[in-house]
Amino acid sequence: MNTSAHNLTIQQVAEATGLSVHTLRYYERIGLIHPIDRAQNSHRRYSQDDIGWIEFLMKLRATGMSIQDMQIYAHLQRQGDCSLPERVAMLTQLEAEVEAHIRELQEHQKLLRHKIKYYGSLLTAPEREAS
Amino acid sequence: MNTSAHNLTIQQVAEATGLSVHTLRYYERIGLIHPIDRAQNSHRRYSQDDIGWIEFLMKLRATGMSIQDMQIYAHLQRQGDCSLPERVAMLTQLEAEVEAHIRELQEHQKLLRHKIKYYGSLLTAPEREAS
DNA sequence: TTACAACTTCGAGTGCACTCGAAGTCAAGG
DNA sequence: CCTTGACTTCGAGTGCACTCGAAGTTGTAA
Repeated sequence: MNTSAHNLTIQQVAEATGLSVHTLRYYERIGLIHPIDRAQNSHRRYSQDDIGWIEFLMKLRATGMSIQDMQIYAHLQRQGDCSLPERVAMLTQLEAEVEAHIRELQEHQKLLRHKIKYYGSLLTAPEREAS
Repeated sequence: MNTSAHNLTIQQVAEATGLSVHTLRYYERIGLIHPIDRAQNSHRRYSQDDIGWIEFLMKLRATGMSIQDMQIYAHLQRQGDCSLPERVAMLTQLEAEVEAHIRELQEHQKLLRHKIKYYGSLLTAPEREAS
């Protein structure tokens, strides 16, 4: 089973993922993405596996992981199975940070809702102001 | 009732809020904070109300609001009650974004937990690898 | 009186994560 | 043959949100 057919141009990957072609080349340059296979004309050809990896990277970014930590993670990934413990450690750490971040956002959301409600009440029954 | 006693130096506010003195002056410079009252020696003296406002600003930042939007909000606040509708609109918009962000984080958290569990299982019962 | 710390303004510098522009190659279409 | 357009590399530029350093003033303590 060949899960790595090389069929997509950088343009197509940009459209599929929402990253710009600039960002795709940038990610490769800094080692977030392994050197992508090339067609005879030296153009990049992305496999489905490549897309999967890029989408995973985007999720890491969206959780707030820094580019630097993603570089470390990508490097570990390339080491193969022997790096599993470190990767699990990184993901576990990240998961905890995401959990904390969610809780913080929920707190702030409460305040926003409270303020919206209060300000709203001032609008319908006017003439006063405080916090 | 005077809720605006002027008693805190910039240093004390920095310690109380966790912002740096640089950032406090920066926020004032760009209009996020109104011009703080001064002691005779021209040193800033922050009131409890000022602290309250700064803490609110920090919460807006933590939800992801940009400095630019915070400038707009601060400006509206200074207009007084007549700006309430706009402020409610901004807060409502922000609340929706926070809601969406929380959901996104929860999705990514699910994936992280899944990966951690799967990689963990590889560690105890070794020799295989996939997604 | 002299040292020191904390404050002041101002403009410049930093780090991050892109984002872009220049200059060149190459293949297909008219 | 010539144009068009998608690709290539490389280094430089951008925008955001701080962050810092220099140079000066002031108030207290030894």
